[in-house]
Amino acid sequence: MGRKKETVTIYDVAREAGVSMATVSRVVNGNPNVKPLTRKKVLETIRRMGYRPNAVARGLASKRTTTVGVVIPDISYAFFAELARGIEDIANMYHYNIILCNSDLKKEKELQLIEALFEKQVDGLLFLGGEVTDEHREIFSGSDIPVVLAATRDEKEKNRPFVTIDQVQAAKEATEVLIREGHRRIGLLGGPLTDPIIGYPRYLGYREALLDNGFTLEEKWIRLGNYRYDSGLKAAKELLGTEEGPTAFFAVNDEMAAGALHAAQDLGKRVPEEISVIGFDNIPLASQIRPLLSTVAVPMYDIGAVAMRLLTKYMNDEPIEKNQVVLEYRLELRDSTRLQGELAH
Amino acid sequence: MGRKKETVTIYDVAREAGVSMATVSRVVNGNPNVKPLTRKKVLETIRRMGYRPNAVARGLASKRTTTVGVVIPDISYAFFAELARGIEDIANMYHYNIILCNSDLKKEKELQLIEALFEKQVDGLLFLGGEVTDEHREIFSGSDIPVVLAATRDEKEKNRPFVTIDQVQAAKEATEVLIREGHRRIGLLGGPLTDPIIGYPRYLGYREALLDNGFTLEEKWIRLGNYRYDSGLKAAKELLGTEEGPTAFFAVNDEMAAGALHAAQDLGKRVPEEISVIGFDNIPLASQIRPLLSTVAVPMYDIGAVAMRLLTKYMNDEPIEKNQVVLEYRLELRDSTRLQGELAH
DNA sequence: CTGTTAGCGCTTTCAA
DNA sequence: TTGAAAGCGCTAACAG
Repeated sequence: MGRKKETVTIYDVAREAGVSMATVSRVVNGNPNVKPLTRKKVLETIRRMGYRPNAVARGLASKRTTTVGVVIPDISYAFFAELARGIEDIANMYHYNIILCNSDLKKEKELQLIEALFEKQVDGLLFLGGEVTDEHREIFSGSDIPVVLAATRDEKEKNRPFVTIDQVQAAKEATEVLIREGHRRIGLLGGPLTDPIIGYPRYLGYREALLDNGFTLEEKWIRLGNYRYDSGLKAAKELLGTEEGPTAFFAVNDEMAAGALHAAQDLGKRVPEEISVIGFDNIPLASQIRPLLSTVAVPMYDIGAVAMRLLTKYMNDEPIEKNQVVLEYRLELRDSTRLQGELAH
Repeated sequence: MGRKKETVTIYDVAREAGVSMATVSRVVNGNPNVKPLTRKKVLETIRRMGYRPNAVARGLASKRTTTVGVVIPDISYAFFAELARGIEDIANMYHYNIILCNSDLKKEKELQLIEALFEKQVDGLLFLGGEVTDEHREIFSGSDIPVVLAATRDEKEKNRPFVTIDQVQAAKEATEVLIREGHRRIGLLGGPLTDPIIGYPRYLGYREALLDNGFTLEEKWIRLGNYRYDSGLKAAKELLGTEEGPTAFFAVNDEMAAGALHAAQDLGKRVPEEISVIGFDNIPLASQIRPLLSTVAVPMYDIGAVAMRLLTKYMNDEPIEKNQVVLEYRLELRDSTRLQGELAH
């Protein structure tokens, strides 16, 4: 009593069943080269002895662990949680498990995590959001483990596989919705411009929309936040309180957009009659507030799923026709803009 | 070119540094019994050769993988995402990685996942939400791997470690808020009564509140949903449309509560003047809608963190003073009830 | 269809 | 403080 359970190994099963380890290994791995009767016998003693294959030993011998590493900024963000779900579903479908790591977008942590994942001999790595620096590239290229980027891309190493959407174009189109509505004073609720994944490209799209349509970029209508609801709320309140405040907001994500929407309401302005708001991502929150938030619908689940599927191809040496995929987005115009309906991209 | 990168092993390092494998192993593992000069020399050649320890081999030899399995219903639910964050943070702090698996609360999938995790030789397992059946117990007890439950408990096996809150009591108190406001017709937006973790206990709390306060349980004011916003919205609309509809709702989670709140608003009823709503969990959504949602604040992050910490104690054979912990919750009364302020439990 | 035999890369006594 | 050697449990040729 109290002592460790005896672990039964493939060798024990072999002895009991009166066959060799190799044969047991074959039936465990579904190798067809086993006489049905032998298979039956082995299966029976496996069941009887409660044998459970040791995946670590298998991993060492076969050099495949059937687990993939996933480095993600923060699983508690709806956006990434949904992405992770897409990843895990496909991983599961192909019999992989995922080791999930939150990086908080900190470079040092990312590097350390990637290193740890490589030590654990993951068969592949999915790297989400966060800038790919030379140090990342160095680790990536120092090993044969396939790496695919999801919801981001490497601006420098041009052939690194990725799955994402066209952030700039989407941001531009979202801003243009506001322009088409007749707004002339359009505020930006942005993220850090140092964020090459969200903050910067979506800012670029906003900028392009204004300039292409004959507007000038007004610093005073731009506020950079941290993607959270509160930062959108606060920034919008400030802007709305100024003399010549914006009459519409493009927020680079839905949380901040929701904050802006409520800021307007809290100040007694009606949305969308007086103030229009458009967000980005289409997380559940967008359809859980009133008025319903107009937004750019990003296929979050699909980004994760497609990226994972691509990774499986690398891991199994399947032919790869396209290793960089740009998924489509939609403009989902609900009730926080006067323009409404679903606009195909 | 194109051929596999040569993997450098501990043996290569030993040869190059002119020491034995054992010595290299010692410095890699921080064993103090190494002469400083030797350590320096080894470290140097490790760096020079780009040696990366193989955690799989280490795992096989040492029988510790420093990874723990996490079986969770659905990471895309805000509630579980937040819990997962708590888990991962603490895991990371103790140098463990987590293998994250979504079970969708399906028993068969749970069992298969647990089995796979055990095969992968995880050092411990965190099992979240979902009923613990005899089949679960059989797998759990068939191995020495420590298992702790989070956000749930085992009603039958009385000494299985867990970390959760008192669901029944919390639900009761939430319902009593509505009673104290003077409501006599209180609707329940519940989950499946077959869910022993959320649906059933929170229903029990609602029931107790009514009966203890001299009310009768009215079937017609009870609607069972699937925890999602839409199901709360739909159920509340139906109830509000009936002759003698409820004037207040207790929803067993915030998403459904938000749905109810909007249902009331969509029907032109004011919250909380005409209709009160109280939710459960305190996910971010609760403070991202108007009016702000009153709710039971569940320490989601802490449940995950404490459960993981408890698990580390098991994995490291630390003394355990308390292996079943019931965390405190708070009533966070915001603007969807007339009673307001933060009520300590 | 089945068995034999090397490892996989590392930890861990046990001696020295 | 260091080294030698025996595994950890399994896969993968190879031989038959």
